[in-house]
Amino acid sequence: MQRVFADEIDVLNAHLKRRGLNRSSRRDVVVSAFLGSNKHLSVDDLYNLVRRKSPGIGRTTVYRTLKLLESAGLAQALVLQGETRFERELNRRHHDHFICSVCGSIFEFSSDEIEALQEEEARKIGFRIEGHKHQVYGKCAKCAPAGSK
Amino acid sequence: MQRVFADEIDVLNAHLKRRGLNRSSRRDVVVSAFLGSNKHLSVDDLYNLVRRKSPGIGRTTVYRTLKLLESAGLAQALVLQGETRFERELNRRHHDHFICSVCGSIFEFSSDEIEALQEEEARKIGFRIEGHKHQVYGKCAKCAPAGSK
DNA sequence: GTTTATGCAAAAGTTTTGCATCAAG
DNA sequence: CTTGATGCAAAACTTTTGCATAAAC
Repeated sequence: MQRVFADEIDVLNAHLKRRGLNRSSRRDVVVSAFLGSNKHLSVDDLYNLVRRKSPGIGRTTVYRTLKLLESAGLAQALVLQGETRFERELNRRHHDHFICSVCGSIFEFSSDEIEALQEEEARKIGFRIEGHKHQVYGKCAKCAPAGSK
Repeated sequence: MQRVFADEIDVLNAHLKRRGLNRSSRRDVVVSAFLGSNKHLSVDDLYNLVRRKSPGIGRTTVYRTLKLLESAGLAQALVLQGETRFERELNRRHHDHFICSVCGSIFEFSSDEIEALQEEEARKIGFRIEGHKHQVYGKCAKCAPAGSK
């Protein structure tokens, strides 16, 4: 696997060792394809990517590998407009998403102030935050009719 | 139907009229059960509620009625921990959710400051916001081990 | 009476699982 | 060798749809 994702590979290997699991050539292909794409991939997106490299791989392996990546903290599942998609998780600044309801484009944003306010709200009720998913729907600059309010 | 939900009923009736649809006794039962519960209901929760009132109602009608309520702006679907749930939407201040990963409890919160910051981020990229879903996962006061950091 | 609403069963879509086989250590 | 990984097919779930019948207007 590419050295580019050294951090991720280390985390994954540690996770595998901890659980007594092995690496395998096919698993590596799925992992590389996932890490190498910085997009928000559906299972089928990833399946198609992976098949270009290694046509024998089954959908099941893609599902299983994504579960593995999730449990290792390397992938996060999002449900965007009814469709499950996965994005990279490790070492990424926490971020939220703008999703265009017309063209489906996804834009990421992050705001420390929003995070802080959220923490404050949590403190009020004694809630301990572990993660969050924040999706904003609307129209992107390209799809919003110009001049309309 | 109960007069308590007069606003909602008006909106629903207008929506039905606009689309040339009718009311029906069974539809009314589903709508009342939904409006009368301020919880975040799964399809099955609502189905079970409704069956207590009117055992002949099928799951299909519950699905169809929820779609109808969504399109009328009376219900909103959320995916919480992989499960689709519906909550009331009309005349409700916009709010977000804390979800306890242990007991599943849902706590609502809202913050004008967060909304404003979000608007600001959107403005930066010319995004026009139409709605958002903001879910915060973690442990509620009851489930978080006391004293732990 | 005509059109819409409904229940049932079947279909469609997505994700998981059982199992025999292959690969990894 | 022993255990884990994989593909396939089947199962499990969730949601939608076709169709004949009942209810609304």
